[in-house]
Amino acid sequence: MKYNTEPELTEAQLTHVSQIFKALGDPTRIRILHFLLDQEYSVNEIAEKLELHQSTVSHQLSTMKKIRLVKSRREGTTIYYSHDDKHVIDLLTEAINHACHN
Amino acid sequence: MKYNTEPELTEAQLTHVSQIFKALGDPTRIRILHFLLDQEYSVNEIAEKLELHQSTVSHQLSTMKKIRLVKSRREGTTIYYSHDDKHVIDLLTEAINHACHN
DNA sequence: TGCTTATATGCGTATATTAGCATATATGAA
DNA sequence: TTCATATATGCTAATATACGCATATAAGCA
Repeated sequence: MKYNTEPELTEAQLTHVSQIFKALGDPTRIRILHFLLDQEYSVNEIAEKLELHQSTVSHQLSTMKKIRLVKSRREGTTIYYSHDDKHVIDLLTEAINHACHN
Repeated sequence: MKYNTEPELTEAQLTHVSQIFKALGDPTRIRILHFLLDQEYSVNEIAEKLELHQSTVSHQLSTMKKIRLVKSRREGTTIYYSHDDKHVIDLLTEAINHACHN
């Protein structure tokens, strides 16, 4: 029996890759990330524009920040979020583009 | 307030993209898809090589077949699976490559 | 200090997911 | 038909997830 000659996936790779895809596997998080494509927004701006509750947005941003998909910066009482992983953004836009001509 | 000028995501795109990423967001499915990168394998071959139960493999293949990530072909009592979405394979390999030099 | 605004977070609930066991189904051979 | 092999699937328990409410925290201002 002839087996796959691809290099085996290491535990670390497997964990990392599945973590990223899992994060992208939720419509709310996709909407948020997609909204942050070109510029940063505050939590409230995101919530208003995407018609989501503030706590929902905050929870999801927290989830994405843990795995460094987004980063934040404070300005007074306002916190601005932006994406923090260009490669993940590329994966997302590629998937969206592909979903377009289907 | 200046907003994102990206085209809005349609419901259909959002559903499709999140479905794909959700499917990729599980270590077991990633291992199976990665194993199927270059050639087809039977359910048992996958189970043996990846040290998974037959039913686990079958369940996950079924999940992936529903959304056309894999396809199957019968030969006697044996069913061979292979990947069925080149673009998803590209997304996966890109993610893995990126996870390598991290 | 007290008040307001912006954000974060603990908790509970509803729902989804994973995977294993047991069993059903399908094919082929005797 | 009976048996063996390969695969699929119904059911279940354990676990994870999403998200909303209520509340905590943090910063700025009067």
